[in-house]
Amino acid sequence: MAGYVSEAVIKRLPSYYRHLKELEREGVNQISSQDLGERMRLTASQIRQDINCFGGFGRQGYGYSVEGLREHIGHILGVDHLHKMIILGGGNIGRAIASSNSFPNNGFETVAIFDNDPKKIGTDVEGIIVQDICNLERFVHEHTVDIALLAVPAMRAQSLAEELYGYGVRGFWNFAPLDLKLPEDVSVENVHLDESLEVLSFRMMQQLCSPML
Amino acid sequence: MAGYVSEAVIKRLPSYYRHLKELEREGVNQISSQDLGERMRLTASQIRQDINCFGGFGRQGYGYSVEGLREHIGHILGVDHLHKMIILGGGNIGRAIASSNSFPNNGFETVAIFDNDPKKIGTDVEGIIVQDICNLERFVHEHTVDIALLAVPAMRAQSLAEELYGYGVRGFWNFAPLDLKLPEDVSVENVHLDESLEVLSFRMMQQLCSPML
DNA sequence: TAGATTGTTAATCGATTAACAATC
DNA sequence: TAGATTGTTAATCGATTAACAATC
Repeated sequence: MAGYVSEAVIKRLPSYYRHLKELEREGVNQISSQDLGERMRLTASQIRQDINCFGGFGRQGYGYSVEGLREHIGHILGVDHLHKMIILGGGNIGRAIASSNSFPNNGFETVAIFDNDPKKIGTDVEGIIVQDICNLERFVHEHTVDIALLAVPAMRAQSLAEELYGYGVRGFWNFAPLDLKLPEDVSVENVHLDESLEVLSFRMMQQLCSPML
Repeated sequence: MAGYVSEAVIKRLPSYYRHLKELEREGVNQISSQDLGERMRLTASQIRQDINCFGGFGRQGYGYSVEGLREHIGHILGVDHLHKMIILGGGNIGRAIASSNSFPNNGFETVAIFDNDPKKIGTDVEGIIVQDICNLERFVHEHTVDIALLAVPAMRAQSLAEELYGYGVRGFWNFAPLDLKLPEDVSVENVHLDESLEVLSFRMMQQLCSPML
């Protein structure tokens, strides 16, 4: 359906989705690009351009149906699918995501956690028992695994990702501080917390240099 | 020193910093924009443009000193400063960051954790006792607090951020799934994990539609 | 119908890439 | 000096904004 969609648009889609969910919760049925733009701090023009990457969903003289657009963008994002996720690394990040209650409701389900540390193997994270990483190959072959969350040390992430690729996994949510080198047919999304914090630090330095302009 | 720096450049700075640290670890002393570009998957031209936002740090016919450039970018990012951070919310995300061992070595130190849940207050996270949020005002007045990590439910994040702003906090690392509305003189960096996962989901949908192009 | 607001084309703006003189 | 590579200007490309005809 959608042809080429720029990275800039893709990054904005989840924000559209979130704001539309909020509007729905507030009982708003209809919204114009103008009003949605004010809410999201985007121009009305940009909102219309973005939405029209995926086809005409508004009605002239009326605006957009909040529910309709939310459903539509949810479908584009694929959150109406159930994604089965395994977590590699039973450390704090892995546990934090596994026990987050916001993902299971949104199409993402953690089906297993793996670690190689005997201290962690066998422990319980919100009802999921951390397994020995030796079981990884068998598990992936016997179950559907859409996404692998990599929350292992940087040193291990590349080889582990390659191993998972060999087992057929094609979606990687990478929390390790490195750039994975994988074939073209995988989807990777990075969460580099260290880099995020460095950007914050940079912004704070800038504020110091240009106080109250 | 640096004039206007585009958001695109800012977002790349931590990646420069990481790659230069890696090169240093590998014992590389000097690198050209060409070679650094291949490593970072950027064009040599872009690398020279980026670096020259902050002044000439290379030497014609030679390239860049790895150590010198790493130090320089570290300084630009402000990671040679010590940033004192408090964590709001003693849940899994807060605990994961607090117990991460990669931040304390890089100029960021967690000095306190606050929660309003009696079950969490008094528990120990890597030597830091979770405090009652009632103590927040006093703590911030008695200590230096550069950054507040917001790992509380979305509903509480805005009012809590405003409260912290009132106490003088100007740096916010926001993990709550909403856009904070704060005065111009604050620095905010968002980590929206739910949005990151949605982007991954979108990319996976696209791969399905255009297999092996 | 008249008013409002979209979908879409054109204009602008900014970021990336290319080119090359300066210089180590 | 000759070769290499930067710093910087110019050209290209892409994304955002503006404008307006189509239409609900």
